[in-house]
Amino acid sequence: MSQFNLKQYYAEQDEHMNLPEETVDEYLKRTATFRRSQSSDTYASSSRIQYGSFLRGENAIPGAASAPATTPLALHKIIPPSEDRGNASESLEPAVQKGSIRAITSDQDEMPLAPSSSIPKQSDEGFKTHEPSSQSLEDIDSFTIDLCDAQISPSEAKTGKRKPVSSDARRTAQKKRRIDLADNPQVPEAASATQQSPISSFSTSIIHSPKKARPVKRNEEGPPAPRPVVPLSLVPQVLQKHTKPVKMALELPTSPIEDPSMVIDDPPSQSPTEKKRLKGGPSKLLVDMQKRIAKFAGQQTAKVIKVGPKPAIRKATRGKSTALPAAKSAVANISSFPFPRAKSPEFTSRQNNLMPNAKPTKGKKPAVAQKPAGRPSMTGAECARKVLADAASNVIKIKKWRRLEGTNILYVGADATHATVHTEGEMTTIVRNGGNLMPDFDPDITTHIVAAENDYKNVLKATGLPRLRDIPEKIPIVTWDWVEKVIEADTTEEVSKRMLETWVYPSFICRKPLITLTPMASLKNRPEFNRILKANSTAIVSNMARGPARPLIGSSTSLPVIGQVATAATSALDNQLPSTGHEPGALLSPPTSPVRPTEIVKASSNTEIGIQHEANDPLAEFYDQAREQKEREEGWSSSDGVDMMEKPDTDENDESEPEEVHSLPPKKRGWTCDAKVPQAKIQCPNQDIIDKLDELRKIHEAKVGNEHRWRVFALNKAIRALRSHPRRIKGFEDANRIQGIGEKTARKIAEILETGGLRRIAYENSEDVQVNGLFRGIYGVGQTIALRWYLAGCRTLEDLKVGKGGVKLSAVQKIGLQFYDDINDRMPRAEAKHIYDLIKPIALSIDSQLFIDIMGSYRRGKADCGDIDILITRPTDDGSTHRGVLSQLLLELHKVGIITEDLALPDDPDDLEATYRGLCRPPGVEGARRRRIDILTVPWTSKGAALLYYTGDDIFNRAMRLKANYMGYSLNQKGLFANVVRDPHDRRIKLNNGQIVASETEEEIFKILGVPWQEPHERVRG
DNA sequence: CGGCGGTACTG
DNA sequence: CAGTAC
DNA sequence: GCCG
Repeated sequence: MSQFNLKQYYAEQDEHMNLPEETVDEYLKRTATFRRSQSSDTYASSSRIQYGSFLRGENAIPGAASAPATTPLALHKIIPPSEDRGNASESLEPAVQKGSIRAITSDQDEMPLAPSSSIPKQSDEGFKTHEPSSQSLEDIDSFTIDLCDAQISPSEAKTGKRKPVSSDARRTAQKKRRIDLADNPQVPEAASATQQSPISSFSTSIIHSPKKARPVKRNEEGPPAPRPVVPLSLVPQVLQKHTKPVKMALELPTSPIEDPSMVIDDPPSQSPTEKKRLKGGPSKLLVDMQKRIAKFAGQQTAKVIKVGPKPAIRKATRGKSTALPAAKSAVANISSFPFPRAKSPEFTSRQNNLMPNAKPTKGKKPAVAQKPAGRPSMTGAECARKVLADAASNVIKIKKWRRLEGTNILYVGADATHATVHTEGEMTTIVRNGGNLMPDFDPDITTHIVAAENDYKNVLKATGLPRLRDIPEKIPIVTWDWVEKVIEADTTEEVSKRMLETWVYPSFICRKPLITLTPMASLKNRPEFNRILKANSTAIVSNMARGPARPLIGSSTSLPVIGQVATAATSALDNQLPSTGHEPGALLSPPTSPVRPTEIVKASSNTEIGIQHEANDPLAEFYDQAREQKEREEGWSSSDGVDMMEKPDTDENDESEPEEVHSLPPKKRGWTCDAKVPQAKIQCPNQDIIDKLDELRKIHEAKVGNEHRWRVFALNKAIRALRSHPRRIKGFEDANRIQGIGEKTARKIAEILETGGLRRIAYENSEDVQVNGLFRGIYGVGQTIALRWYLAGCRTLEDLKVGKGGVKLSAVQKIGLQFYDDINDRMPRAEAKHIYDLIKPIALSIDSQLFIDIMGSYRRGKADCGDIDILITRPTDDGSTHRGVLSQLLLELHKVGIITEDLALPDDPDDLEATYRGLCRPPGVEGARRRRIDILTVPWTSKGAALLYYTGDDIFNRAMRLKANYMGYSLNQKGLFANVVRDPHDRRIKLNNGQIVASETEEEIFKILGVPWQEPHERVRG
């Protein structure tokens, strides 16, 4: 692919970016010293949760100083916090790091805010030079455009209106807006509002910080008495951190939000009605409930039957916009899932000798053949054929000493679709040394795969397999270094030895230890190999004994595996058809779907050692894809922080790597490092890159608009990929090779590598980003609202409270603001249990037949829970249902003070299926914090599906759904359905809901899907 | 070039 | 219908 | 912004 040239890249950018006056050369010089010496922790990323602590002034906002210290824009805003920092680290260290929003307002006059002046100006200039054809221009512009839109009219920025517009039209619209802006450079609201912003508001909000301490007492009836403001620094640090709520009685009020002197609880500043609503409490609920009950009273009978029609109607009216995409994507996945290890008979039958008869027929493997035909240049396979043909026709001369004789090498070039000269060169080298090139992958014949380090992407492309794991372990995947070592050897002994040392040059570190165990059959009959093998085997074995066995590939699923082997599980898959007796696949799987259950069985059983993993975990097939999908979501659900899993720490000792193997992170990938928040960071060799990308991600995250949304999506994916990349990325090519990292991101990575930073991050004013993140921490506030408030001049939570700039909060947002920290923090498991134990008897007292259970992360056994999910249903065998129970329960819970605020009431509380969201706390515990609680009811018939669904985890759910889809079912929180008929024109559209097959119990669903039963705590895949 | 999950509640 | 949460 |  294209070489990366930083200077050129900058030059391009300069045309469009209104960068500080500095030439590229100057910039490069300036950043030259920057390099990697810039420790990554300076740029530690901040999650949204941390804004809370930022508010508290507890810790610096990591990432606040996203700009390199040299960037004029951001830097001079940063003022080291002084006395108000409750942190133990009183030293002034990284002033930049400690920078905070607070400082921003102090300097407003000379530091115009992004939207008010600098950006509009920039975009104005951008417009003059704007050419739609310039990709990079578009990138840069998009940073500013949305902001401009929003400034002019936030409502105009609504994405929905733009969506249908063609991109050309959109550009025109953008231009127009920019013209408007240029003509009329008004940003009145924001500017003036900003000016009004008193400096003090920042410091106040920092000084009083939630969670630092709590009101001495919260009186439920009537407003609490005002409390004195206590500077944060006076609050003992100990109390600030791991204080359990129950023990908090004596803590001081510090939260500006919870501080009674603040607006929300402050009687004078709020209208009585408003206040009443905020206080929540039974009266309001009662009114609401009664209203709703009344509203639905007459419809209940009709409602019961609504099951199918409701969604259908929605879909019909909404058209494609909502409901559809998911279904389609599932379908797409099915049809594009390459059939594992499909064979081309031609290759299977061929012997593993040279094949100078060249030009095998076009019989590509299905997966490869599926790719769009008619590529201009040579594919890897074609290139291989050409080289083979050249060898056959003596264009390439084969050396006398064929050091690679006996090997069948699948060479994977950097680009599977366009073989480069380089590729051809190396292929030629292989052939010249007597190696046999495999144009196509055949698991039975191929002895080696040569691929660049971690070039996951192309290896999968070349093999046509869905996952690395599908490549039999007996086939080592090595880097080119291996080939070189072998062909450089100058004795037969040496050749043989090096030939076996494939583990020294692994392309994928995770496969390494297993590789040499089963030397390629084709080599076994060469005596020298046997000799050496014997000599080596002890070493290998002992080596392996010292090191923990690694999971095969990517999938980090080494959780306790539940019985059953492939055959059993998959036969279940074959035989346990729904009780309806239909064969769902026949009806449902798209005609294009190459995957049938039986084929899966065959596929996995014809590998010798491999797949063992899968054998034990029938869902293994689906995890990777499920994970993929999850990544997509991360773009939306703003970083929930690391969902640390308390999982079996499988690797106790790691000191065992042989030294030749490049110094690699001894850990297996992923989770181990995620588990411990404090020390985790430094593990990843590319952490600095990740941090930078993460900053960029946050910038995008803070902006409104679809483009940003998808960039966030992509960046998330890239970051994830990077995180599990075991080695240091060396450059553009290196990066671009990784699945999920494309041209653009690779360029950015290259820039980071070369300069230590990203100009874009430095350039973007981060204030809006910071504030945006802060605001989005409020329950009920998303990007749009956050931006709107920002543009109204709000910068702190306190600004919001006083309604600065005329902002108005919805009832839910007020609650979200009031309990900012409570809602954002997780609770200890014990607290969830405590609350649940209070609720359960109350529910049972309403109806002793109720089934009630707690789901979510609690049910999975996590040590801390973000919220409490309670499921309620009731068996119907006695002719009665749980109808009405929810209303009653809620009233009751309000009455006893467990539920304190409502966030969302069910549409129809007496529907058998209803959802309630609110806040709760253990009553009578002083200083107890509010916790998020969701209570949902489902019809008895959906119990299993609901449990399954709401227990998760995400990845596990997706895997289940995926498998269900493969089998022709459809699984959702309501049940497992068969015979779903889809619109032939648009398979996303379900024409009916199918027949419910199972859902009363989880076991049932597991069974039908052929998944061995797993306890909730075993369903942790993330 | 089109896709990127699907749904319910709020205002 | 847009915005948000799960 | 990446992928098929």
